[in-house]
Amino acid sequence: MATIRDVAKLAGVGIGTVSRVLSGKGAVSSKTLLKVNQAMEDLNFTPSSAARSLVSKKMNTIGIWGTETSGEINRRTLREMEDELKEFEIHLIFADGELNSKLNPNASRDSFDSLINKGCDGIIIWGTDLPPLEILQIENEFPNIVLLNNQIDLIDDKCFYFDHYQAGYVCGQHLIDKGHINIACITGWLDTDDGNQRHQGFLDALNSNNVNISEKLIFEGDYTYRKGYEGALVLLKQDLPFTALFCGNDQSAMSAIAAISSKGFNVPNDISVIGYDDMNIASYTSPPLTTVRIPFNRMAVSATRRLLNLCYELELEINYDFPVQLIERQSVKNVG
Amino acid sequence: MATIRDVAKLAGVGIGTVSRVLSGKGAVSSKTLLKVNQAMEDLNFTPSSAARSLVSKKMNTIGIWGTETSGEINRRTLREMEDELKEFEIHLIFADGELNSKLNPNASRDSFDSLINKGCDGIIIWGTDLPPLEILQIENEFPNIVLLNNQIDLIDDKCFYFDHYQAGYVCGQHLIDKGHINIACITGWLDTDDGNQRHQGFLDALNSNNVNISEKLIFEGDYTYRKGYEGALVLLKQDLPFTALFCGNDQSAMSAIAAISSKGFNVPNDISVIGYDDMNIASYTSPPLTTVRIPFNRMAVSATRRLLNLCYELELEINYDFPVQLIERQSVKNVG
DNA sequence: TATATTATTGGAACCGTTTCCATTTTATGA
DNA sequence: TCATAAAATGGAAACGGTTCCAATAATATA
Repeated sequence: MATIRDVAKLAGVGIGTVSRVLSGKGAVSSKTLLKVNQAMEDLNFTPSSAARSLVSKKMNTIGIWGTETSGEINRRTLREMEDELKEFEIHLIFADGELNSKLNPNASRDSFDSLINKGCDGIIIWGTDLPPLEILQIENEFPNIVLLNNQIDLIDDKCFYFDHYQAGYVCGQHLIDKGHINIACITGWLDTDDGNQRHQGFLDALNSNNVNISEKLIFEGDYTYRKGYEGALVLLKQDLPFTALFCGNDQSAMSAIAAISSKGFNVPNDISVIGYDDMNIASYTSPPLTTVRIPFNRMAVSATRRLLNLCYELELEINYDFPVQLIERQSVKNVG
Repeated sequence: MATIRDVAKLAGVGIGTVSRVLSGKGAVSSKTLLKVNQAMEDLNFTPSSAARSLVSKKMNTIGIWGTETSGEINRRTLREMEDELKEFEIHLIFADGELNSKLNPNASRDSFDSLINKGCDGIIIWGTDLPPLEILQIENEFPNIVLLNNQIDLIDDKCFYFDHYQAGYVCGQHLIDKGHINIACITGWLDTDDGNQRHQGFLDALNSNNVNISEKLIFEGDYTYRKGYEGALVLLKQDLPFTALFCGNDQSAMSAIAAISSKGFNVPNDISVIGYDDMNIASYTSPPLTTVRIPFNRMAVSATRRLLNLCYELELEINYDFPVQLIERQSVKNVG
C-alpha cells in the first residue's frame, strides 16, 4: 500500500504538497497538481483512514444501536440515513447485543459501549431499550448521542419522536367514527413511554366519546407477530363480543388478522382491524390494512442530521414535528 | 482523552509496560499490573482504535454491501452475523448506494468503493447487484470478499448460496403431490442465477410429472410486495383457470394472497399458494403460508466466518451445504 | 559467593497522515 | 533592475498506539 511519502517521492515533491492536493486546501501550482495526481494514480494511492483519524480525532463513523424493537427493519430507513451521511463521507456502524442477553445480562450495554470504544463520533440510540437514567448518564460523558423514537425531557433537543398519544387518539376516534362501540385492543409494550402513550391516546379517544372498553378486551402485546396472533386468539376466547380491534403496530395487526381468519371470522365484516405504522406490508395484508402512517424515515433523517450537527459542527436543517396521518384501506368497516 | 503515556506517568512505569498489560502479552509483575490497572481506571483510559489500526493495519471492521434485494432485512440475520463478529471485536459497516442511483449511475459501485476506502478489512457482498465480471475484478485486487446469496464458479470457496434449483423443484413437486395440474407462477428476477434457478427447478418438477404450464401463467416479478399483487391480478385476468400459484418469495406470495382475496377468491380453497424463504411473516399471513425454508441465517453466519478466516488468519469452521426444507402450513390444499 | 538464567522493565522507532512554520520561488510595482 | 509582497513548497513535529531490543532486577545453579 502506497503512502503519502511514496507519492511525494515519485512526484518529486514534499509530503506537505501531497497533503495539500489531497485536502484541496492551500496553494498548489497547476504543474505540481498534475504531477502529484499522476503519481497518486500510478501508485493507486488511497490515504489511510486510520492515520487520518489519528490526527483529526474523528473516526467519520457513527454508530446505530438498538434497532431490535421492530424485528424487521426497513432497509429504506437505513438507506435514507446513509444517504444523509454519505455526503460527508461518514459511515454507519451497527451494534445490538440482544442475542446472547440470556448469557450475559449486560450484553446490550456492552454492545453499546463497544461502539464508544470503537471510537464512533456519535451514536443514534434507536428505541427504548435503555432506561432513561442510564441514557442521561451516558449523555453526560458522551454527549454525541441522539434518540430516535424515544423521548427524555432533559435532552429534548436530542430526541426525535412522534406524538404517539395523538396517533393513538386518531386510531380510537376513527373506530368510533365508523360506528364501533365494542372495541378490543392488542397493545405494544406498555412499559415504554412510546407504547404507553399510543395506548393512552387510544383509550382517551374512546373515553371522550363515552365508549367503554372492558379490561378483558385489552391484551398486552409486544409488537411481534407472535403476540399479535396469540392476542387475537385470547381476545376471541373472552365471551365479550367486539367488532373492532386496535393493534399497537402493523405486524401484530397482520398476525391478528391471520388469527381471526383462522377462527372463521372475516375481517372486516365480522371484525374491523386497525394497525399502526403503515409499514410496507400494510398494503398487502388480506384485507389491506387501515393504519396510521408514521413518517418514520423523515424522522430518522432528522435525527441523523442532528447528530451530524453535533459531531461535526454542521448546521443542517432539522425538524422536530412529524405529523401523523390516517391511511384508510379496507380492514375497517362501517357498522351500526 | 487520556493516552497511554498519561497512564504510564501516573502509574510510574514505562509505556511499554502499559502496552503489555493492555495486550495481556509479555511478562508483567503482579504489583505493576495493579498499579497500571488502577491508573487506567483513574484516568478513564480507552485505547485509541485509530492509533491501533495505524500500526496493526487492521481496522477491525468489515463491510456489508448490497442488502437491497430483500427490501426488508431480517434483523435477526444481522444479529447473528454481529454475534459472530463480536467475539473478535470486529464491527459491521453498512453501505448501499441504491437510493440516488438515478442521479448517479455509479452510485452503487461508489458506495462499494467507499467501504474499501474506509479501510474495511473485508466485505460481504450480499446478493447479485454487481455483475460477476466486476466482482472477479474486485476480488483480484481486494481478495477479502465473500459472496452471500450469489455464486461465481471461479471463487466458489468464497460463495455462500443455496441450491435454488433444488428448492424450486421441491415447490413444484409439492404442488403436483397435492394434485394440482393447472399451475401459475410469479417469478423473482429472472436475470440473476438465483432467480433463474429456482424458476427452472420449479419448471423441471412440473415437466418431470408431465404437467404443462402455459406461458401466459408465468408472470415475471421482482420479489416485491407490489409485483406480487400486480402479478396475481394479471394472472387472474388470463382466462386460464389455475388452482395453484408458486411465488418466488414469501413477500410476493403474501401480496398475491391479498390480491386473490380482493377478487373474491379464497386461498387455499380456490387457489393454493406456495411461497419461498420462510420469512417471519410466513406464519402470519392469512392463511399461513406453505413455503420452503431457506436456512438463511446459518448461511450468513458461514459467510461471515469465511470472511473472518480470510481477514484475520483464523480457522473457524464453515459450512457450504444448506439443505432446504418444505414447511407445510395452510395455503396449499389437496385437490383432485 | 559468583555466575548463569530468566523475568521484568523502559523507551526509541515506527505506523501514515495533518499542521505549521521557515524557506524558496514567483509575481508585482516603482 | 531591485525591493517587496504573495504564492508555493518542504519537512519536522505531533497524533497514540505497538514492537523490539537493550538494560536491569530477580532467581536459580554450582
